[in-house]
Amino acid sequence: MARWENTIQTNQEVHRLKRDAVLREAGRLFSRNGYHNTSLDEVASTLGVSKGTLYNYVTDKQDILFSFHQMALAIARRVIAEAQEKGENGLEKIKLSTANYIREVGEELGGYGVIAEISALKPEDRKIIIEMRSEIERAYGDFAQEGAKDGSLSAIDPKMAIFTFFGAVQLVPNWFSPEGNLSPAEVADAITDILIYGMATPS
Amino acid sequence: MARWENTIQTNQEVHRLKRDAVLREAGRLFSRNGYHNTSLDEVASTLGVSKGTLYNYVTDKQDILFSFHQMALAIARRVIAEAQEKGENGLEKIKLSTANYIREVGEELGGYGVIAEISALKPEDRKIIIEMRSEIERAYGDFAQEGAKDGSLSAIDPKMAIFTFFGAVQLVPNWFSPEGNLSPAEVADAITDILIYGMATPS
Amino acid sequence: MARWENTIQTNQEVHRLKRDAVLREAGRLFSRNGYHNTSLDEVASTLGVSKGTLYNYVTDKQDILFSFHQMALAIARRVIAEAQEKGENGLEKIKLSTANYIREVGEELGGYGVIAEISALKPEDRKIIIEMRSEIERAYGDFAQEGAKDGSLSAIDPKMAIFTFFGAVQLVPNWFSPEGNLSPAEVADAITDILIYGMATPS
Amino acid sequence: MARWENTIQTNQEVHRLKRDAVLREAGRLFSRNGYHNTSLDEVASTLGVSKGTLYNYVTDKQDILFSFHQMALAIARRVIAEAQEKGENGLEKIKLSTANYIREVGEELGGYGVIAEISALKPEDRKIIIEMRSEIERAYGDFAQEGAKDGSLSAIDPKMAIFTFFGAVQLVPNWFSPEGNLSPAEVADAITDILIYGMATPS
DNA sequence: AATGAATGAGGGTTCATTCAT
DNA sequence: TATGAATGAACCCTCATTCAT
Repeated sequence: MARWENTIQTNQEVHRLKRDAVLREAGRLFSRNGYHNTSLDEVASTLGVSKGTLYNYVTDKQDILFSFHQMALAIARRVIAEAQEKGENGLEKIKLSTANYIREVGEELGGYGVIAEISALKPEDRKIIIEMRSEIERAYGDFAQEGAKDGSLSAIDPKMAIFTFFGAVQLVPNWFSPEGNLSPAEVADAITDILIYGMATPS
Repeated sequence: MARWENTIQTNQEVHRLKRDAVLREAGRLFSRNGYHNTSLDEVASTLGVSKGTLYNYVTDKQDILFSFHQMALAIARRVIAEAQEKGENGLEKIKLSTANYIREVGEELGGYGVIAEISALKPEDRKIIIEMRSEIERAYGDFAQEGAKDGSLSAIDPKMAIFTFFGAVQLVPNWFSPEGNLSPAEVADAITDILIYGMATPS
Repeated sequence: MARWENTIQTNQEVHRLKRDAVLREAGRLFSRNGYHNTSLDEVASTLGVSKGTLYNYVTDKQDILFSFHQMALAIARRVIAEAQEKGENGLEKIKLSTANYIREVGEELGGYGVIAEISALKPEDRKIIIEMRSEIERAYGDFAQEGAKDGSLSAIDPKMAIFTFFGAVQLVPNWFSPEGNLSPAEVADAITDILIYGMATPS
Repeated sequence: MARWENTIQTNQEVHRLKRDAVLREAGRLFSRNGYHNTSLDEVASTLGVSKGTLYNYVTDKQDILFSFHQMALAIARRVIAEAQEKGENGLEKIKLSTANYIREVGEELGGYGVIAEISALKPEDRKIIIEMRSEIERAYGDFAQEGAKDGSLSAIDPKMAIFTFFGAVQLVPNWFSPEGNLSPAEVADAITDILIYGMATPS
């Protein structure tokens, strides 16, 4: 019996649930072993399903990757909007968005490694992702400038601010693997703390 | 005429020089396009050399990757030893080793993306790399503890210290591409600054 | 509602009517895009029917092709028999059978391309088709000989007569596509004219 | 030993010769069994060569098909130009070009079936082929009109003239298989005769 | 009868690696 | 040492066919 049989319930949205199961499992393997070191054979057999079945729920191998990028960027947009609303100054906005992004990606995508590969995407998809990233980078750069003006942030290169936002997530999977003992929320707090306040003691 | 013909001179170490040329070119391509999206065909033709020739200087495709990991870890060991010697407290040691590591990797390896792939390594090689990493992680953790004691660093999880050291490098290639305008030294300073002092203004 | 629901009435021959609908639609697609470039998915969705349903009316994909060959050969047999009866000499018999064959295939099978693929048939089916063809070829060869004797036809190789009969149809779909403006009857006349009287002006 | 080893001679053009060998063998199989019923496995093993080797000489499976179409159209262009020069009236021009086309395709391409499949081509390639065909169709149509004017041809639809030229070839492979006993030259003569003078005796 | 999810064989393609010259 | 043709394993993807509901 295929592994997803346990979890599904009843009706017409079964298809979506199964697609999610495929994505989840693929994402887990991609995160652990890398996109290129994971064959769809492996994904299928882990799910207890035939390889051809995957294609009922997924267009492509790259489609899986693309989905994760889209999900991650959707999260990014949402946390930025929230930060824009609730953050009282530049510092708070960066803090909120960074922490929430890391936490939510960890919780919803089940890992960070999935979105590491960008050169594996189809050119068209890559273009979409890059455009979405640019949009977010701009928003984040604005936070940085705002913080510089209102005095809450030291005058940092906006480019640097960007690396913080996206980059921080890219590094996580190598050090906080699923086998690690920190929850996404804890990871988010720890990273955000360092990025905001640094490692040095306040002088 | 192969690209290396121009630069080499005479003797027996020619072999080593040619191997270096192969590594350098491969590393450049791996950094730009990713390990799996770079074929040895590409490396060979960029060097103006036949594909078979590569195998006179390299045992494997993975051997190339492994070499870079070894080089990066050699750098790490060296900068840590230096920091141990010259750094006056925990803060300084971490600062020195981090900045130097990032700078030297940028200068000597020509990029940071090369060492991103770890799951592509052969199991035996991966074991070696992981062991070397552990050794360095321990040293770095010691710096963190030392800083906590001597008051120069806020009490951070040693695990967090580690992420700083290795992780920071993993994220760089995505944001400071070869087309970027920052030198390795500038990148090193910027990143180190954020990691040490954070983005927030000192209160 | 499936497309065939509109037209059928009540009784037990519903099954045959539905099978015909499947054949007709498949034939149309095979003619337009080729047998191998037409998936049963496509046939099913064009009919507004589930893919599995097709198998209630058809044993195989090849079964569809086979049916068309059978239908075409049934037509051939009939027009030959008619020509045998009504034609007054060899010339007339060839003329009648050729024109009628082309016209009826065009009208009843809805296109000529369907019967292009013969190597896609199962060996057993192919054997049947080839045998039926031989039978018809023989009859057609007889017409040719008869015409040579009665003076109505120039002495042509019977093999050549055969190519006329079957071959002429094979070439049609490429030049008289469904989008073309010639009716099957017009096509039949034009081709028959050329084959019988040639392109040259009578000297 | 791979089958082509027998035939090649010496130097740098070996590559071209081997590519030709691949094309020839593939063409033979495509002609006999159809493009879609021939796997590259089959081509390779018939040549006594590994499947991967084929890709040293051919870009694609479709590349093979495309090559044949290009060769056939090059022949068409050449015979039309020759007919334009040497033919004394419309009749002669059509006669010459038709006969030569059929003969040369038979001799140089080794069969006619190769150029049957057009829907298997990549869209870009198909566009090229269709454009080349149009050019030739126009030239052929001109011959027909010229013949109508100078009185050598009966007034036929130019479209009909076109079907003669290309269509005649499409039908050949099914009736004059390699196992047949007619040479390309004989096939060309026979077909041309019928198309020009028809089957009927001159009245 | 109708459905459509699941299957799995089959085929095209890539590419690291080998080896005879 | 250098070459590059040949290899073959590995992988993605398609699609006719089956079957439980």
